[in-house]
Amino acid sequence: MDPSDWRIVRSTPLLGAVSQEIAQSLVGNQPVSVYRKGETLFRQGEAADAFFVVLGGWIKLYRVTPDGNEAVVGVYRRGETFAEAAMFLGGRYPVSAEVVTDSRLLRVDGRVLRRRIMEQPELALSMLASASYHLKALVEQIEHIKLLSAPQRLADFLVRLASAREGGATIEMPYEKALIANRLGMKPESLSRALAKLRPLGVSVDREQVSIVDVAVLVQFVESGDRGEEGF
Amino acid sequence: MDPSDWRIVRSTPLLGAVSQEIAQSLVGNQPVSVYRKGETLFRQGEAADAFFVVLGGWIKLYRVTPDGNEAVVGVYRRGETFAEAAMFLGGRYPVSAEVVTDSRLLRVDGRVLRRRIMEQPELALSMLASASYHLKALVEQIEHIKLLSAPQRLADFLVRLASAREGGATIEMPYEKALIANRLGMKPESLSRALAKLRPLGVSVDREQVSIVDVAVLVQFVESGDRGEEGF
DNA sequence: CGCGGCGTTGATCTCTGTCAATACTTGTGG
DNA sequence: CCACAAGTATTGACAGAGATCAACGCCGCG
Repeated sequence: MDPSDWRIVRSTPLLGAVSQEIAQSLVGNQPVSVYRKGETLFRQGEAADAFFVVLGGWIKLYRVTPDGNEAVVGVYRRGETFAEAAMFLGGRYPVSAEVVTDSRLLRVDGRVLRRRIMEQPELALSMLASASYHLKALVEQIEHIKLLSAPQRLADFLVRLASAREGGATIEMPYEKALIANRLGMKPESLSRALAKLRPLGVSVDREQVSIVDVAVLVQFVESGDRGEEGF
Repeated sequence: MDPSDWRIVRSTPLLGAVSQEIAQSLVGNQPVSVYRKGETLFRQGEAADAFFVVLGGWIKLYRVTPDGNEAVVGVYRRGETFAEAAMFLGGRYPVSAEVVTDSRLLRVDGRVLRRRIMEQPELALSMLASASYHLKALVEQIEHIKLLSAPQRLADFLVRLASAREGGATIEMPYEKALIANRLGMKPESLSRALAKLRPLGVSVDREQVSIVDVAVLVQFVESGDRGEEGF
């Protein structure tokens, strides 16, 4: 783990809020693991004995139903942690995790973590903050699926990627369209059509590159209850 | 708080796993609060200074959009706790809470809780388990909205109420249909129709009473990908 | 060059939301 | 005790969003 990796670690809500020593003792001498696209980190129902810090790449968490369909419930990237809380729920992962682009991860052992929590209650507060963060993300996702149309969910997704609320932006689709579609609760075909519907709002696509004339227009589109009939 | 209330408190994942003294110190001398249907406990964005234990009645947690629509993200009942984790995320509730039937609650102060966590790491582990539990519930909800049809979601809801996986059951709709519908991500009209579609599968409704001939049939219906065209 | 994966586009169908009309339930006041 | 009003649930007709099925274009790769 080089200094820039360490900076990423310290930028996470979980490992950034605790003291240098605690963070060091949890991840300090862990080797960085490199995974290739398609690899499975763990499956739902397996014993949860570790959580992960993403140093680079993208990881998806998903659930599979008895008949084989899958629902993506989260996609994580550099600077995020996942599966921290799973270790406390009967010790089983409630979801499966798969690497969707070549990735670099830190794997943090659960037993060490538990021991540290008993010794250092401040770490528990960080863990709780982290769990709250995930809780909030899930709540927002439910809100979006229930109340927003497919084009609105896509617009919201783009706004978040642009990490700005106004002005122009050019962003790159971070992973496959099929995965974005699932993450947003729609089919790939619907994603294409949603993208087409955003064109009148100043969104143009060329391969992976998406240009947005004015992000504020998209923000407005997401927040207005209407379905954008006056935009062209 | 009488002995039966205390039994409920000790049946929660959060306060049941810690020592008698810790539980006692958190909720022991709290008065039981009584709320009437329609009262608001807190609104999203407010400072989160307490969490709640439900002794009786039903509470809904929901998000409201700028244009006034609401999405219910959870409904809690006797023996459940809610909003425990909110106090650790910038100290703001990410949702609003409203009493949907007359209820009896315990309100646990956040400052006391934080102090106890620092003193008693085992409490921290219980908090984390509790947060994990909520996390899992939300993940399942997302899975259901994304992958199941309205009748399937209703069937799943009924199965959970019946708290059995096979045999017959008679259950009572716990709160208004409109709330059930929102909770399941549909409109009240769709709920009526979903109920009608379950009739061939052995579900009959009379007022609040729902009778199920064989719960296993509903379980099967939820788990099969198909939309139930062979059920009568 | 041909193949395979991925994305787009088109035609069609199904489900759910919307709007409106109609019971049913409950509470109120004459 | 009954008439009436208000809130709640059901039913019907219709429209729209998104899924499905199928065809095609694009691009990278052997």
